[in-house]
Amino acid sequence: MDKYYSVGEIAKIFGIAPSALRWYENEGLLDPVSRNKSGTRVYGEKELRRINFILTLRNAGITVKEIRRYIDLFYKGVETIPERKQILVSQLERLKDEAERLNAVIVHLEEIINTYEDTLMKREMDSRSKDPEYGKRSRCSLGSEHVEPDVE
Amino acid sequence: MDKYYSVGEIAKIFGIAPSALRWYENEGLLDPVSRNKSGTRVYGEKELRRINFILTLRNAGITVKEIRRYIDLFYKGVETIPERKQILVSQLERLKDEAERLNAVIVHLEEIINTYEDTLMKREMDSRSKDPEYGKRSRCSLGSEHVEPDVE
DNA sequence: TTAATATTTAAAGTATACTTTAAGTCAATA
DNA sequence: TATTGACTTAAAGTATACTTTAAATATTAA
Repeated sequence: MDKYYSVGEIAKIFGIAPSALRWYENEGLLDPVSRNKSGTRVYGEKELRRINFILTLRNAGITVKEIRRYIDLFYKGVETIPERKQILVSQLERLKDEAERLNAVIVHLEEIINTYEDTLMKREMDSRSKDPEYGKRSRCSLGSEHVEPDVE
Repeated sequence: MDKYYSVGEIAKIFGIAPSALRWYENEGLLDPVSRNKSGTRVYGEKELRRINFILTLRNAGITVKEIRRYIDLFYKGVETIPERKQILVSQLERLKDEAERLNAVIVHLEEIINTYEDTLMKREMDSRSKDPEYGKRSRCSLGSEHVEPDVE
């Protein structure tokens, strides 16, 4: 009924390295994976789901340490559901903060890039200037190039 | 006219460690800072602006290595403006990608958290059940708890 | 039989951006 | 004078999440 997979197959399915899968197991994110008679790991549907869940949390920026904590809580039973949920909620808040910060940084960087656009345009116009050294001189010092008004 | 600062003062102004400032200098992000007769560093307005610029780029996720590259280009003159701009534009693209990814992750995490909400609600209702062991049993295995439809 | 391929382990290595440590100098204060 | 606090240096340490290495075993194909 169930399909079984080697680490190489699992690695391909999820696009990660076999060594990462062994490492997750070592770190207690995966229960010890059963072996065939020659000692190589055999992954089943249960492992597929678990790995998928691990990668979902990793993708959400949750650390391996916190995932281990989550899994330890899981094995303690349903009374740990609120704490497990809290791990996810905390990370959600961090992600939202980070998303806001990112958006502000994007706007800021766009502004800086626009001043570059201005400088390039000026050069374009200045290239018709009669001074042969014009445009070879630095027009401003690095750092004042994009002065922040809130330095102090 | 100009004000001068010690590394401790600069560190406080920008909210970073003095050691970080020395390290930036070591890494070539800051030109060698001038010293007073007893050998301690003296920072002026030029350094303030440069440090501010460095921290702006760091905040935008640009690596120290790339900032050094940027600064090296700056000293090569105005003909490096397009390449300097490209460094910023590339990072902007990366940031936009990351922002999109973040938003998707946020939605995903919210979904997962909502299934928790459901579980907690169910427990609330089930607590009136007559089975005294009810609610102490695990209701699902970790990993299938939040199954992803796109496992394979 | 030989060779290639995949697996196993434990341990060491990698990258980044700093921080910490240790040992010493200097100027001002008690 | 002695102590305090801030500074100096080079070098080593830290955290995270893996990856790489080395040496060995097992399976499969030629």
